[in-house]
Amino acid sequence: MSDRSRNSRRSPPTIKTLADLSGYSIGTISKALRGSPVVAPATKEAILKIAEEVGYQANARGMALRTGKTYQAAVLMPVTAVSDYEWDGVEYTQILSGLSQSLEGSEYRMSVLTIRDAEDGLEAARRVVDLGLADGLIFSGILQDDPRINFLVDAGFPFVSLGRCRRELDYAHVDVDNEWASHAATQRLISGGHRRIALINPRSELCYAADRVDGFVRAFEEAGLSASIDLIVGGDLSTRFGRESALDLIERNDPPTAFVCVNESTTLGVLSGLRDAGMSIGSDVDVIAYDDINVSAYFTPPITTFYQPIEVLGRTLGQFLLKRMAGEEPGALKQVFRPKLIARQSDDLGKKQV
Amino acid sequence: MSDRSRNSRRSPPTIKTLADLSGYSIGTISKALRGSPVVAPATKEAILKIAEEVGYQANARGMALRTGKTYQAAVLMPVTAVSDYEWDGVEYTQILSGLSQSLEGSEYRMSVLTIRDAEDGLEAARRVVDLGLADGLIFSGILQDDPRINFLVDAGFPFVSLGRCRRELDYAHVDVDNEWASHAATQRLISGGHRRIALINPRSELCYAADRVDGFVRAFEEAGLSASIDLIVGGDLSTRFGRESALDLIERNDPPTAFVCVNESTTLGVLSGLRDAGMSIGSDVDVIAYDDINVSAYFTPPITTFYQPIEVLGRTLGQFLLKRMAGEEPGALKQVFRPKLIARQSDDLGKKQV
DNA sequence: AATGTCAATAAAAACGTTTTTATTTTGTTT
DNA sequence: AAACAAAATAAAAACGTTTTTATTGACATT
Repeated sequence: MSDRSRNSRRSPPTIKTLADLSGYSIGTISKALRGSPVVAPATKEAILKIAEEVGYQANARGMALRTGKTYQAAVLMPVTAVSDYEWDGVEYTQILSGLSQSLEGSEYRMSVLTIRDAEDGLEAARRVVDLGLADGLIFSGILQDDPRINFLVDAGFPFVSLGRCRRELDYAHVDVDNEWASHAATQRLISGGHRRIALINPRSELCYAADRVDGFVRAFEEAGLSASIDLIVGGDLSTRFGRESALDLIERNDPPTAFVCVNESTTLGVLSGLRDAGMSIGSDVDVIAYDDINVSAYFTPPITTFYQPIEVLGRTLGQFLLKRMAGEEPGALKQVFRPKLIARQSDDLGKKQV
Repeated sequence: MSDRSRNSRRSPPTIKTLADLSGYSIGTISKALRGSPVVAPATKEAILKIAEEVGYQANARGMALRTGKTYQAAVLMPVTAVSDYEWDGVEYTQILSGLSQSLEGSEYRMSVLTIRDAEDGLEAARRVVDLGLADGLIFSGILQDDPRINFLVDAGFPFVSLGRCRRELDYAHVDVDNEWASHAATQRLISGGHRRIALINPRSELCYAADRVDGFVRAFEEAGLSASIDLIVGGDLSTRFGRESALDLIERNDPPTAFVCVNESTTLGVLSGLRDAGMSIGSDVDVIAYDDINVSAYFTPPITTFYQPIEVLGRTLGQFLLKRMAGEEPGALKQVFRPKLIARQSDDLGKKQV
């Protein structure tokens, strides 16, 4: 009974091993393991027992070749186009974390492809589909007319986007209600007496940039005022951009008295700029930011934010993707989250509000 | 000549397709594509031409099954153990970004496994090795005696760690010279007249926590002073931890007059705490932080930091891993980076220093 | 002219599955 | 008791590669 006599000690057990051990054929083993109803209950039980004993784990490569599936969910992660390693507040870690939570129980693993922009993302998506690199796709940074969504809908490939495009297409997505949040923030400032409000926005191709503009304008319209659209700026989401925008805006003829920022990194920049311009936030200027990682509480001064934990979005993305990969139609796989207002001392509007 | 006459239009070309088209056998095709020297130059050329024409791309699953390789590099990404979605400043996005840059030209892709801690990471590492989920592994958050390193060295599995353990083992790694940076920061503050210096550290099991303590103590010793080791605190890297530590320390009998922080998120918390305690940073207290994503410049006040772009670490990790996966010994694959001092107004020590 | 060597290629086997098709066994019906 | 159906399992084929082994033909050697 040498070490390699029965089945070699070194290499992990395969279906073949189980067949030898149990006396059943490999086909029957496979069916038993997959829980096929054609195999007799007693047989299935015996096979599962042996599999358990020898610690059998299906070989992913064998399965992949046979089924054509990869058991991988791919994520397109934008590598920050911002130079000099500036913080741009895009917390992909949280997305990945939430996603992996949803994938945990399943047989799917997570692979990450880095992309530079949506166009580059289209390339990546094509590779994923053509080469079968993954069974499903997750991505964000959706444009108003997004090439990836167009391509994937057309190809019938399972995906869930973080964000919506403006075309009337049926696809699974998760999003933040940016129009609503922008409206709410702007309204807050308007009812606090502000008339000249700046909107620090992402690049205008991004769909949610437009959503925020919509909400911003609507708030003015509802108050019977004309919106300060000349104070809308768009750019990368870096702290530097926030700072430079603030410094620029404050120099203008009819400068803003309040700011609505897109996220925490730009907010930090705006605060830095206002401070250096000698403004005191909260008296001279109000800032309302969208909050990503709950850090605004520690700014100087603490900032009123609309808070939406990204991890929750990530979890939902994962749940939806699993369903899509299981063949479910996108119809019901759509969810838009409303961030929660967290009022802090950066504005004094709380008491005047409902 | 129907649509599916020659080779079905729909499914991508395989080696078989090329064999039919070229008249050579599939074995020869395979060798030609891999650049084997046994195939005649003219033959190889002809085959490559056809492959190019039909847009042949090797099927990863077929290769994987046959070779046992996955062409995947796995990354163990810690999912923040910090509750309530606090920022902990662990910029894994940057690591992934740098890593993917290095992997770009290669045939390797990147897969991400989330883990809760080093022990959980050991589980993941076992899965990767036993199930052949990847051909190489990257991870960080190294403990003084790290179970993952022990296991992988023993298993002879290719990996590169971000950080070093304290055991004398031969393994590829990339690290920041934390002892040096901590020493330099502490020395700066000492020569600025500070004697009671706080050290905001990560959890003490982490190896680099010990490194920082070492450098901290050495700076005091070299100045002939006794180190303020009672002012060393360790915890998660959240902003909240920084804030609470600062508030706690400042209340003590013999409070610190300066802070050395582990990263930007804790620094932000320390600043927040000090502000609320009524201290003015730069006059009452100095803060020196290690900088991860270059955001300290925008704090109130701007903070002096030791700056090391994480993306560069990620790139190096990738380069080393490729070499390890190609069979290279770990001997030469070790690099320790010294972060760069960026003096800002949070301390007034610049002029007194060399 | 028979033999051996080498280069080039073909053929076959293998990787570990799943799925389709074939075979055996058992039980039921007439 | 023969014929058939159903259930259970076995056998074979297939997925797309790489690698090992076999075959062919050309050429050099004796």
